[in-house]
Amino acid sequence: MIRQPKSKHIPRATIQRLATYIQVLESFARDGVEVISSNPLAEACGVNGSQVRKDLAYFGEFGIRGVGYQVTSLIAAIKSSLGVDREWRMALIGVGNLGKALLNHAEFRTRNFNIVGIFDCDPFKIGEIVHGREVHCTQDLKAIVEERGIEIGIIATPPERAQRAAQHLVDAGLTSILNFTAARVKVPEQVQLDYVDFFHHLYSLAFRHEQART
Amino acid sequence: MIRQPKSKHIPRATIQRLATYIQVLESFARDGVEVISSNPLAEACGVNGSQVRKDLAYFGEFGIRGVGYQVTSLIAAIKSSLGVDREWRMALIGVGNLGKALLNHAEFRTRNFNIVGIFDCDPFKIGEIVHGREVHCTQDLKAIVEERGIEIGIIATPPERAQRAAQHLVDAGLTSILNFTAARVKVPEQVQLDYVDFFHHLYSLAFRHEQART
DNA sequence: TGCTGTGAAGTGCTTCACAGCG
DNA sequence: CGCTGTGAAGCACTTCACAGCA
Repeated sequence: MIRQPKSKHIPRATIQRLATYIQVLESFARDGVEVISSNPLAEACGVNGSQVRKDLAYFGEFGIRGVGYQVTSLIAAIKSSLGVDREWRMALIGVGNLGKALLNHAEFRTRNFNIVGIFDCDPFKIGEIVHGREVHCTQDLKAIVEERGIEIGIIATPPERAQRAAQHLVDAGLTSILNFTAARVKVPEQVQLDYVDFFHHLYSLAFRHEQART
Repeated sequence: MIRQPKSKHIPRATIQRLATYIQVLESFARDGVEVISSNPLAEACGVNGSQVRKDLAYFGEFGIRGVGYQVTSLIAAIKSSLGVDREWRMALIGVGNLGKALLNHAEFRTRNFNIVGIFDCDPFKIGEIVHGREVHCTQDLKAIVEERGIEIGIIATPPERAQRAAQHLVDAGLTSILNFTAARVKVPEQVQLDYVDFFHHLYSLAFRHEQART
């Protein structure tokens, strides 16, 4: 079930915060909290109370005036709003250190984002079994994407091969790509592309560290 | 050498883009490009030309009117502006799958962000040698941070131990922390804290994927 | 009464447009 | 003449403040 947004444009920042709200709400739920109002939730997420209410208002009215939000139903409402209340199948390109670490990462499974196809262009790796999954040749990507209902592609190759991997993913018909390499890649406009780039964060931390001295 | 910003406040977004400019400029430099003007650089980074010029203007005047920017000297200027033209030493807490993958990650070294101390609270891991470095007890953090000139802490524990790890890092006097777990942690206000959170990106991709269908 | 949902106000980043210099 | 550097305008997100409902 996908809940339709009430209004047209939703800020990218709102979507990111909704992901945070889920994390924090789940931790409240584990602690036995049943109802929470916007201010303590905002506090725990490091944002403003109105921000929380406005973010939620993009998708509907989930609260009870004078009371707050029911934790478990709010989690469900946000997940449904984002479309993460179902399985998402992903393909991984690049079975090196990084790729293997991602395959090892248990949380993908718990959050219902499953890597169901793994690919490499190194002939020595093809056919190898990594974490119970066979490494396929990148040439077979399109066929396997269609066969297994894959919707998201992950790039975990060395940086210099990232562009080629992106092209393979696009050619296989994927429109959502998460790039774990630092290399910027070009894709058609309609393809959604995100970067997980440690160095953005490290550079930013380094800068703020220096700035704090003065 | 740390270049002082011309003006007081610099947007967080600017810092993130500067990191991208470095990546892209380095790739231009590898391709033998010696001079580049703001528009093609912006194009390659997926932003507006004025944005590039304004971002750079926070730190000084690096270009030549009518010509553009010299690639190598611009790289040096940005690195110096951010304070990443020197070594940064980091401590890693949590030597599980994720922590080991980070230790394996060669790019930390090439970018001069070095993990020089690794810690875990599991007595079975303490003393073990991982990638040539001995795993220390978390209790020894403060002493080793001081001894080795560590300035940045990395959290790579299981999520439920992230808060405790953060507390150890703060107690050891660190003011810059990068959290690779999804768990939100509380730290004093003056501590700089960033999250590397895949699920933000995956949730965002999933949402945009659904949205694109309609 | 207390907290949500929301128009209005505020703030800050982005883009424009062009003066100024090489 | 071309491209940088930059004030001014535009736009988008955030915060305020309060009406409205449980």
